[in-house]
Amino acid sequence: MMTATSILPPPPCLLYPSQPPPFIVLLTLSSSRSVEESKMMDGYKQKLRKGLWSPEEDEKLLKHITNYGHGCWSSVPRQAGLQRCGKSCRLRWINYLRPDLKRGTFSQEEEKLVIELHGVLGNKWSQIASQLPGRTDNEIKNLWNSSIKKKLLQRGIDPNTHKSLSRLLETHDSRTTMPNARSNTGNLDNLQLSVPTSNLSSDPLLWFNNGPYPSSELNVDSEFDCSTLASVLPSGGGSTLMVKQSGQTQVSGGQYWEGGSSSTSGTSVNSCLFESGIGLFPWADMSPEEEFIKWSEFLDSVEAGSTNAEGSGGHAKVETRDSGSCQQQTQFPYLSEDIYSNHFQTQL
DNA sequence: AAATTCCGCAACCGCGTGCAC
DNA sequence: AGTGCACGCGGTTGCGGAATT
Repeated sequence: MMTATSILPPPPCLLYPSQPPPFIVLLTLSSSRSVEESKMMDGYKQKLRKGLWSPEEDEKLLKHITNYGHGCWSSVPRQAGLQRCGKSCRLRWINYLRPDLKRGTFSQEEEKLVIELHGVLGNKWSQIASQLPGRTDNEIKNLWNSSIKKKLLQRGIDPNTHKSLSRLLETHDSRTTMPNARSNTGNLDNLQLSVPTSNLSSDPLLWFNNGPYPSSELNVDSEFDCSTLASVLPSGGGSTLMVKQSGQTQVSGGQYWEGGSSSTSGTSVNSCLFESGIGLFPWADMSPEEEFIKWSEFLDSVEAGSTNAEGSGGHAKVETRDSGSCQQQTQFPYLSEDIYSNHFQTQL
């Protein structure tokens, strides 16, 4: 006789605690029911279990559905001899007992797909799950809330909109002007600094999050417009920031960021400027460089396959100039939600 | 080693939708 | 058209192990 536990992967210890908590709910039926109706129920008062499922319950449910299918979920618990509500049985089947479930940790590819699909579909977990065989909406939702969300935030990406946050600075003063997340136009005209630029470190790397950074200085997100960066850079002393945007070199010397040309869709010109090149944003256990390589492989492939030159993005690169020489450190396509949005809209 | 905090995950809850009557 | 029921979905909760203090 096949049991639930014999055909399933070893369950997390969470699932079957040594002392399953038999949280019993006393369901009192409405007094307006007729006696006949009441008799049709299994007793006038029915005890319904809640909480974690025991192996025995799993086995009963699995056996019942294997033999008869689930049919009407509300009748499943009675037919299967379970003291659960139909809803609970349905959930248990969908999220755990279904034989086609993959389980286990999500692969990089799966995570990537979830992010991309979320960018298109939003919190439509069931629709996202339908694109990932063997994964449930609950599983994906949990992954999103516990892991992916944080990773995106670390990278300065708003997990809700998939656009750059670029909220500028937090100061000690709660009166600080806090612009909302920048729209995806790269326009930071309305941003204002409430800290005198003279207070800023001459090292712009210290301004960005994932500290340690001087708390009195800027705490901004990874995506940050070059022009704004230039405008707030302390002048004089040591290196000078050179902003090269849309092919226009302005200054030379010091550190030098270059933004590739933007798409007509308004994708942020300077996305990723501070991601890969500087490497402040770790992704799981993988180094930013490693992660970026994988991430960019997908974007590259999409970009290459795109027949639409507009919106296909460009490249951003981080270079350092040292004593007149110009060394390119990194070159990478900037992250564009437009790319994968377009891609998946055509796929779906 | 004990206490506390953090975090992942399974399960519950409430709401919206579709359908039958 | 109104009502009730079943189902499915997304948000939230709470448990328990892991990590930290």
